Amino acid sequence: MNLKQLSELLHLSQTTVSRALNGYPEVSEATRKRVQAAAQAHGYAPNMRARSLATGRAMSIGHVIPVSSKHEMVNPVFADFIAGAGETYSRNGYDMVLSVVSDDGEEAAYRAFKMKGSVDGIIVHAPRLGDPRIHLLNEIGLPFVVHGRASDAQEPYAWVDVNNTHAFERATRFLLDLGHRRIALVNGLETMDFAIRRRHGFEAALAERGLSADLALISSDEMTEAYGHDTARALLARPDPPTAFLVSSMITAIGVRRAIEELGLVMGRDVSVITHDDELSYFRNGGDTRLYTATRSSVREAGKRSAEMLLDMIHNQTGPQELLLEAELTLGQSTGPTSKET
Amino acid sequence: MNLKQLSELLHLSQTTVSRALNGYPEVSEATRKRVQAAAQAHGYAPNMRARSLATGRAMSIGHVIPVSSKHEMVNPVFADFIAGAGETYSRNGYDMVLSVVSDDGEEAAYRAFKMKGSVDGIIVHAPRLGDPRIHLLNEIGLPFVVHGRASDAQEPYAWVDVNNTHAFERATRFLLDLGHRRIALVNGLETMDFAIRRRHGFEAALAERGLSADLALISSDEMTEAYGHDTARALLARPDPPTAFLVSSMITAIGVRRAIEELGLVMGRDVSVITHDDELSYFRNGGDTRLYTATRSSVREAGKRSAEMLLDMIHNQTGPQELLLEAELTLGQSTGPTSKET
DNA sequence: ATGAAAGCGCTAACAG
DNA sequence: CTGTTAGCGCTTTCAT
Repeated sequence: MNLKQLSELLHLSQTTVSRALNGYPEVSEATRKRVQAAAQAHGYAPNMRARSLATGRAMSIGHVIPVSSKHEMVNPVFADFIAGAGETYSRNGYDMVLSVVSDDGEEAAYRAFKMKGSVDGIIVHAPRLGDPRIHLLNEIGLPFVVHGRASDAQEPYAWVDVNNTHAFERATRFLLDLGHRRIALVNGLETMDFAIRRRHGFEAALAERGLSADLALISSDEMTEAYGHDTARALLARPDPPTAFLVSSMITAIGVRRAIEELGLVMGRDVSVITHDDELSYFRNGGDTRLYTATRSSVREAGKRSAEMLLDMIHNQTGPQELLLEAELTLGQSTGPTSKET
Repeated sequence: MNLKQLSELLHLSQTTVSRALNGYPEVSEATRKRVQAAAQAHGYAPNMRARSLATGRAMSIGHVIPVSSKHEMVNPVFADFIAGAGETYSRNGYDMVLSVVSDDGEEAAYRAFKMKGSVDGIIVHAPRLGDPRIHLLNEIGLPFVVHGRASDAQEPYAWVDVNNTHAFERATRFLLDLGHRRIALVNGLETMDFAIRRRHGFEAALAERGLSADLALISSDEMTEAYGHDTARALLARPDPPTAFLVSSMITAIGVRRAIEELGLVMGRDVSVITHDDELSYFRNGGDTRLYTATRSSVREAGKRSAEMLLDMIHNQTGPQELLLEAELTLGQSTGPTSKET
């Protein structure tokens, strides 16, 4: 059923039917009711392709997902973000278009989005330091929101980010309060913006107490499980091993934990592990192991807010906005009730 | 830059330019070269909306992601599937459209896809027993491929599935070979088709040895971590606790493992855990703990094959096809090199 | 308050 | 080989 058929059925012009359905004021309430009823009855819905062509609005938002062999971008974090954003899109009648491309095809993917006219805006994921994409998108002229930040960007851009600095500062402070003095930071690749911020937070908390970070205890790499395992093994073999690990990713923390187990050490007694990106209490243990979570719900919230910001930019032609969200943390004893620190 | 402008620039008709770009044979190689060069130079790409409207092909595939408060459909498995499918789409010039909807909005989402004309086909996720969606989609008349099966479906439909029965049969056999006799099956909700198949595989392996499943050791629920933890705690508190757990989900297995730790038991000595949906050796331990993985790469492969099948159906008007993939398993000692059993 | 007609950018008969 | 002419289904002036 299309507009023409519907209008013939009603003995009205396409124009009137269109206006009635789209809430234009100049149509009489009587006909509007009649039209709406008929549309409902016949299951009519406007063809989005045609509407897009006529209006110039694509009614969809693009996400580019780079997926390489080494770098596992398609991770749980991303899934949560998508869930948050997706709901916002649905509610506003937008579609979400995913473009999964290999590393090198990323720029082409953004350009394609523009040229093909298939999206009204774009969400940029996992910004790096000096990320070329923000310049690219400004040049392309498609509204976009970055999930995260590129600290050294030369031009203004819209972003939504979780306060990584603060989150890691608090986590470190928490470990210090427990008496830990040798804390290892198992960080993500420091080409990623968030990793740098996390390190800053870590260092800031130490500095606060007059301590300085032991470089030997700081590592940074692609956040795989093997990386966590090997790093922890190496650190625990030192004459002065760390008594606590602050780990940037859930997956990596699993590796750290495996290493600890392999050495016959007891989590929470011999060594503590705190991780980010984790709501599922993956690391809850017996004893006094502490847990720390910057929750998946935070990521989902970020997705929602990013989507809202982008739609706002598109609808109101507003300039770049910025939004810093505080991570929802949980710090405390795992055996007892956990304390929400917000 | 659009077709008209480009054609005027070249002093050719839109038709010729279109034909040249789309590889129609009736255009001379000379003009084709000229056109392609110009298109390249001016960064011309056809507007997909217009093309879709003209051809009737949307050049995109829809995925409906139901996301409820209780049921965490947006899981790692899904992310891997998307990665596999997405690459296939990209390579064929298709877009992937995600529709994130709340539980009850699922049917409406499928109908909307059809009516809005925004997709050429649909991938159906997480089929349940007696899933109403396969009938719905047949009625709607949009090509679709189901990832998984709905065993009791009354009508033919296309599907791609991993051989869950066989996978769990092998895993169970493996545990039996190790001498285990009291094996717990911590299964997913048995409204889900795959969960039923897994149980069948489990039971078949037991039957093979003249054993029958102890109903007290079989559980089935939403695959959360808490479910795994609570179930394991309860089972291990029995006078005759299981010596091994076969767990349907990575997340749930984390809970099982936590329970084991809480009781001061040693993984691999006192009790073994084997899980599905896991490639990251989450459960690799010291000692002789066994590990079993139906890998994430299998899921990704399923995504790829589903996409290929769907595109084939769309292009060649072929009827429903069926494809059963064997899961890539890894069974063995975790300390030594793991043996790939394929 | 309603309708006629033009046009969004492209493809696809149908001519030559 | 190339061009002319209709649409695809919808929105949007411009009339009435």
